[in-house]
Amino acid sequence: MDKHYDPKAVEAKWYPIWENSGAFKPSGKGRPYSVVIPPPNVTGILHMGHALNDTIQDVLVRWHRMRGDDTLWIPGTDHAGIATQNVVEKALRKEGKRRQDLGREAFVQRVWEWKKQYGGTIVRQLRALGCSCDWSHERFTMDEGLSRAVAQVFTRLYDEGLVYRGNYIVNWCPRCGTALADDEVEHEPNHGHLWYVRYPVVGSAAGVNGEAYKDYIMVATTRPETLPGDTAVAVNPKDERYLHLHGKTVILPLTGREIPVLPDDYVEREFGTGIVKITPAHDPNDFLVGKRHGLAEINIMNGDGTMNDLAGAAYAGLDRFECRERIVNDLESGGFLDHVEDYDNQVGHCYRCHTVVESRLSPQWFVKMKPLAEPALEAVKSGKIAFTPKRYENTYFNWMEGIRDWCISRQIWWGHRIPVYYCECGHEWAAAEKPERCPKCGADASKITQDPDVLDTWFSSWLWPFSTLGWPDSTDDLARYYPTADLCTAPDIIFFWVARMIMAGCKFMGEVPFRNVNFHGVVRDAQGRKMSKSLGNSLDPLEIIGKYSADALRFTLMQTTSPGIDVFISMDKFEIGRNFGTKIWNAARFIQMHAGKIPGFSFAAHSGSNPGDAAGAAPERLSPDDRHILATADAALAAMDAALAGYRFQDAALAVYDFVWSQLCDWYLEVAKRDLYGADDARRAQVVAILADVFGRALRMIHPFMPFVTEEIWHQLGYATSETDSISHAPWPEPMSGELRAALGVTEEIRSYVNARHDLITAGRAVRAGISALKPSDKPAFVVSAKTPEAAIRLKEEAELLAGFLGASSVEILSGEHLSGMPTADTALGTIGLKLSGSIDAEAERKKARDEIAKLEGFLRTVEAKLSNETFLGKAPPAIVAQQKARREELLADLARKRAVLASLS
RNA sequence: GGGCGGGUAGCUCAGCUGGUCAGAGCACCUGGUUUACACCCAGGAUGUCGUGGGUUCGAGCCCCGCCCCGCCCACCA
Repeated sequence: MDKHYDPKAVEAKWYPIWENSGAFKPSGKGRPYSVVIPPPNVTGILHMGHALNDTIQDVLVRWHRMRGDDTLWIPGTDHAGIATQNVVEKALRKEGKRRQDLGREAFVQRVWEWKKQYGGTIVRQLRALGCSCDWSHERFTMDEGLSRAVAQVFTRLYDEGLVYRGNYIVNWCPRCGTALADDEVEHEPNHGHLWYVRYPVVGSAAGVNGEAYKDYIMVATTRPETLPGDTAVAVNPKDERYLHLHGKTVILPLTGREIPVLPDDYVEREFGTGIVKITPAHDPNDFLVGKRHGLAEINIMNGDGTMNDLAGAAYAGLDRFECRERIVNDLESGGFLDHVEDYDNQVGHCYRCHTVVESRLSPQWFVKMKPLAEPALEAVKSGKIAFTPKRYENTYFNWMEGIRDWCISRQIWWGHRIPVYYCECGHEWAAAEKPERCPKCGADASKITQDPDVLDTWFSSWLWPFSTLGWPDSTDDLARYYPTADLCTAPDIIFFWVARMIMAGCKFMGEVPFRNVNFHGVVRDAQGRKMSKSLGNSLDPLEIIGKYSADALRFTLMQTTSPGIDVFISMDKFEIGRNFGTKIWNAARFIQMHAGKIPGFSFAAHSGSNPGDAAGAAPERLSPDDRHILATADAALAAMDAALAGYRFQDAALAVYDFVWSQLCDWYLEVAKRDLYGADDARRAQVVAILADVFGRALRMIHPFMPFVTEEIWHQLGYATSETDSISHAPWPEPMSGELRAALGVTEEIRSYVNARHDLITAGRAVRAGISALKPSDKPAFVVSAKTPEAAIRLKEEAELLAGFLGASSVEILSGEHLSGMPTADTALGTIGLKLSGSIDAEAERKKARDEIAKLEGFLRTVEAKLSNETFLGKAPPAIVAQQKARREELLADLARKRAVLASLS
C-alpha cells in the first residue's frame, strides 16, 4: 500500500467498476428494500442539501444491501416545469428571441435538447458522491412511462369529478406568466404603507374634489392601484360606527363610479378604519366577499402585471407599481388622500423568480383534495407510515386537516399537457391517449383541440414512488418493491411532495407509498443562513470532494447531522472526515505490514467472518486485550445498528469512529505491538488473525459512510478475491454468539480489568510527563493498590512492564488493608495510587492533592447526607440506594488514595 | 396571530424514557525523532447546562412564566 492515501485516484477508479459490474442492481433475493430518490431538478447542480440527503439514503441503502436485503435505490430527475422553462428562455434571450418567436412545439423541442445536453449534470455528481443507485432504473418525470401515469391519473380524477375547472383567484406570477399553487408562494416581510382614502358618500354633496365632500368614509388600503377594480366597500355588520352606512352607496374616487357599502363578517373592526375596499378580481378575500354579495369582478390587470383598459385610460399600459404611484398622486391631487402610514405586512413572492405575486382571477384546473386527504391522514394516524422525528406528524395533520384544493394548471409550455380535449361540438372530455375522434359527435381530429395549459410539476412527482416502478402497467418491480421502505427528505417539502405522495399512493395504489419518512435538517452556513446560490454562501460539494474527498464529505455530514435538526457547517469541518480516512488507511498499512510476515496468511479468510472466529483457534492464549477488543467491537456494532435503525446517523458515525480510532488504533494496536514485534510466532499469527478479523469488521461498518476508501483497502489487503468482489456485497457483521463469548472468555470482568489497567497506564503516562525534566537518577516509583490478590498480581505484571518502559525505579505492591477490600471483581479494580519521588514541584503537587481532597470531601458529604436521609432511603429504588452506597465506597477509596499521595509528597 | 425547533466548554454540537450527565470533535496549553499515521501520539485547562419559579429524596433532562435566535403555517385590507 502507498504511504499516502490518494482519494482522487481511488474515488475516480471505483465508481465505474461498481456501475459496470452491476454492483448496485437489486439481487432479487432476500427481503425487498427499496428507496426512491427525491428527484432533483434537471436544472439543478448538486448542493449541500443534496449531499446530505443523498448520503443519508446511501448509508441506509448500503447498510441494507450488506445485510442481505434485496436493495433497490431508484434515481432520477424532475422536469421542474417553471424552473427549466426559465433557464431555456434565458438562453433564448441571449439570442434575442422569446419562446413565442419559436412557437410552442419548437420551444418544447428546444427544452428537450437542453435537457439532453445539460440535464445529466446532477446525475453525474451523484456518482461522484458515491451513491449506490441502480442506474438501470433511472427515471425522468417526463419519460414516456411517467407521462402515461400522469395522463391516466388526471383522467381518472377527471372522470370521478375530483378535477374541476373554474374561474378563481389564484396566485399569479406576472414574470413567469402562470398560476402558482399556494405553497409555491413565499411570504416575506415588506415595509409598505397604508393609504387612507376618502370615498364620498353619495348624496352628500356635489363636485369632483374630494375635499368638497362634507360626508365621506375613510378606507385604508395597502394596494391603491387596485382601486379601479373596486366594486364595493365593506364594513363589519356589528360595527356600530357604520350602521348608518348600510344600504348607502359611495363614489369610487378617480372613477366616479357608485359602489355599495356592504356589511360582511370578514371585516375586522379594529383594523384601519374598519372599512375595506372590495376588489373581487384582485384579492382572494374580496373574491369571496364578492361571491357572497353577487358583485361584479373587474379584472384590471394583464397577465404580465401591467394595467389594462378596465383600469381606465389614464392607467392602461402602466406597470402595476408605476400605477400605484400614479394613483396615489392622483388621489392626493384630487383631495381624496387623507394621510399615509407606514405599514409592515407580508407580501407573496414567486418561489422560482422572486417576483411579487398577484392575486389574479383566471380559469384554472383544480384537484379536490378533501377526499384524497382523508385516507392519507389515516395512514399516518394509524401508524402505517411513521415519521421521524415524530413531531412532524403534527405538522402533517394540521395541514391535511385544513387542506385546500390544489391548483394544478400552469400557463407555461414545458410540462405534462393537460389531457382535456374540446370538440367544436362543445363536448369536453379527458383522455389518456390523444383522441382520433370526438366520442360524442364523431368529428375527426381537426375539430378537436387540447387544453393549452400544462400541469404543475408536482402532479408528476406525487406519483414518483409507483410511476418509477412501472405503473400504470402491473410490473414485477411494482409487485416486489412497492411500497418503498424509507423516504428521506428535508421537512421543507412535506406539503409539496410528501403529503401528496401519500395521497396518491393511497388513492391509486390502495397502499401507502413508503413505510417511513425520515426528515433531516436543512444545511446552513456558519451564520445559520440557508445555503443558497443567491446568497453566495453555498459550499460546493464538488469543491469539498476535490479538496477532501467524497468519503470525507460524507462522513463529516453524517457525524454532524441530528434528526430533524438543521446542519451548520463550514469548510474546515471536513477535516474530520479526511483525517478519519487517513487514519483508516494507516491502520490498514500497519496491519498489512505485520500480516506480510506471517507465512500463508490470508485476509480473504476473514472477509465474511465475525470477531472471534479466527481467534477461537487457541482461546487459552488470548490476552485480556484481545478479549477486550472483541467485546468492544461487538458493543460498537450493536450501538451502530441501533442508531441506524433509528435514523440517528450521527450516533452511528460516532460509534464506529470511536471504536476504530480510540479503541482499535489508540489502544489495541499499541498493545498488540508487544506481541507483533515479539518472538513468539504462534502468538504473532494469532494477533494478526484477530486484527484481520476486527479490522475487516470495522471496514464493513465504515463502508456505508465511506464507500471508497473502505473498498480500496478491502482490495489492497486482499479481503476481496477479485476486482468486482465488492465490499458493498460483503456480509454485515453480526455480534458474537453467547457460546463464542463464553468460549473466548469475553466477560465483563475482562472489560473492567482492562479498563483498570488502562487507568494504570494513563496514570503512568501522566507521571512520565511530570518528570520528564528530571535527571535520570530521579525516577518515579509506582504504588499500585489493588483490592484482590489476583488483580494485584496482574496489575503488578503490567506495572512492571510499564515501569521498565518508563524507567521507573521500582514497582511496589501495597499489602495489608488495601488487600482486604471488596470481593467482587468489577469494583475491586479501581484506579491506582501513585507514589512520586524525585525533585518534582512538590509544593504544586501538594496543593493539587489538597484541592482534590477537598473536592472529594465535598462529594462525600453530599452522599452521606443522602444516605442518612430517611425519605431518600424510603422512596428511592433500591438500585439507586445501592448505587449511592457504592459511590460512597468509591469516594472513600479515592480519598484514601489522594491522602496517600499527599502523604508521599510530605 | 398560531405551531415548531434551538439557547450546554472559545467554536460546532452530543447528552435516549429524570439518579457518575457535565461529554465529543475542533481550537488552546504542555510534552513527544518509540519502527501505521504530525491529517499523528500522550497529557492538560475550560462550563452557576438562556433566565425566574415549581414538582421530586434527586432535574440540562418534567411543569409554568419570561428573554433571545431560527423555521413553518396563516385571508387581516
